[in-house]
Amino acid sequence: MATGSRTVRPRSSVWLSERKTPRRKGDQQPVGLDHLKIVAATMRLLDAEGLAGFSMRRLAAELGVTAMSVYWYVETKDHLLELALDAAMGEIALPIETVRSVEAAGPVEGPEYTPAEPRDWRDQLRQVASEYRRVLVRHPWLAALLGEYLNIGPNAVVFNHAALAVMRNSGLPDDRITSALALVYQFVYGFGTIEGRFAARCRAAGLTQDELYHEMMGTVADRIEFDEARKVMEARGGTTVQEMQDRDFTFALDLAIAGIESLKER
Amino acid sequence: MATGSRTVRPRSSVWLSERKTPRRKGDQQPVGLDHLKIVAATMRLLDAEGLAGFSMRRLAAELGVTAMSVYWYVETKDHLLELALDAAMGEIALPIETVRSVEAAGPVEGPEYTPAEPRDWRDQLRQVASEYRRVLVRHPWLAALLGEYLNIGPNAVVFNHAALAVMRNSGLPDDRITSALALVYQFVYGFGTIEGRFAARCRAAGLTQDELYHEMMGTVADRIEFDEARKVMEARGGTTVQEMQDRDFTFALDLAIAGIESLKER
DNA sequence: ACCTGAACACCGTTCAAGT
DNA sequence: ACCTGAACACCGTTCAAGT
Repeated sequence: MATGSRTVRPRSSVWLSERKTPRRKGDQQPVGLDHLKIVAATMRLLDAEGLAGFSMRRLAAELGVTAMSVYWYVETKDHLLELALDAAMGEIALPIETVRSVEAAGPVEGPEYTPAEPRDWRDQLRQVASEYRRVLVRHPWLAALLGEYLNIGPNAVVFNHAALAVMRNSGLPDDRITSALALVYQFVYGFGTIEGRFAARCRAAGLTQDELYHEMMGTVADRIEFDEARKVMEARGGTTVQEMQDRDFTFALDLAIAGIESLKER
Repeated sequence: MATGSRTVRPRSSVWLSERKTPRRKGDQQPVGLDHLKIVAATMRLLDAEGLAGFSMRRLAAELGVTAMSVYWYVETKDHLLELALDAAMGEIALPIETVRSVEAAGPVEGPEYTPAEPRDWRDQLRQVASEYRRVLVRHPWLAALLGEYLNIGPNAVVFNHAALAVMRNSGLPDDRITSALALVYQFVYGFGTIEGRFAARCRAAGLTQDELYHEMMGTVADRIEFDEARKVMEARGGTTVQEMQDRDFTFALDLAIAGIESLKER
């Protein structure tokens, strides 16, 4: 109230604005940069230093170039991060039959397909969910960007389409589909987020997951309120952190699937 | 690789370090600031301007004080945000019997209790979940902070304890509890996150939720791949955005509960 | 067409100094 | 005990200029 208020930046999406660099005419690459190289370096830097450690100036240094060069290819930092976001979404391997109809509408770059193609909707759901989880963990910055931007890039569109296609095979009535999608993918999002953050924390501290886990349990163990919580933590079984996480993830998905199965005949 | 790499800041939690200001001796407030006032102003600013618009300098201006004064009460910006995070967690109203055992261990400031006290675990779960959702939407910055910090403040501890207490009444075996908790609360987290972001976007643009929704559908409607998606979007019913969101949320919770009910007798 | 350098308006935080 | 001012090392981005 006191000082002049700053309006929240409008932040139009990359996907809703003109490409900044017009498509190259011939094959002759000029010398230095290009879109692909910039996005790749961005992702490498994000993986290594995290979102907070990323800056346009750091990126330029990484590319061996002056701070402002990148701006010839990319309008703003936000747009660049949106490109990285969609590139990460492209790493999610999808069952091929779920993306065919989309691909027919135009070529899509990026997504990998798994060799084994499950037919049952439950297995397809498990595949898409665990692929999404895998990518969230591999790129711990992805979750924050998903919360920040619209996520309407080409790869995101393919992903959403695939998720929808799988859920439509569940037998759930149409008016329940969005709910079921929300339950499953918001769960995976949250789960992958904290799993990825924990993994990043371990890398930063130079500890294994199990080491950091026990250390955290130690600093917190003297709090009386955690007695009951610890009982449950211990009951969940698994000797390593990774095993516990896998069990939790798998069974949570089973719960969701069981819920869908039990409510689909109404 | 090129330039000297910056290590990721260690970032110790507020809750794991000494209080910066020793407790006041008598009643005589000095003149200016104090912890409560600072955190309250922080939350007000975060609500109004968003996380990206918040800075220590803005906060100081809001408090009518120089930029560095706040640092006498708070170690870093991170610590301050952690305090705001836990204060927000304290706004989640919990069924009173779920927090009694925690309160016995020591006084807890903040949490409100609802007058109606549901006995059935499903209703308790619905209450805790929708309260969590409500707070996430009211404070759109909360989700980002939950992803950033450890969330082990006193109010967070009470919340986790309550969530656990409710789930233990579900009849699920102990080794499934953490999974079920993850499914439900990660879902609510994700759902509340995007709902809150959408609401904030509306406020920033000066539009109602329905206006912005239709505008977004418009800019995106010309994409061929969205045909199938739109069919499902329309099927979910509800005339307003709020109704659609409420329906989606309610039924997704029903799915989770049905899954728990159906898997608890194994 | 592509890249640079200087400059602007911001950050979080340190540190010596005031009262 | 509390608050200030100047300073440091950073940001994202603009803009005029180079080739």
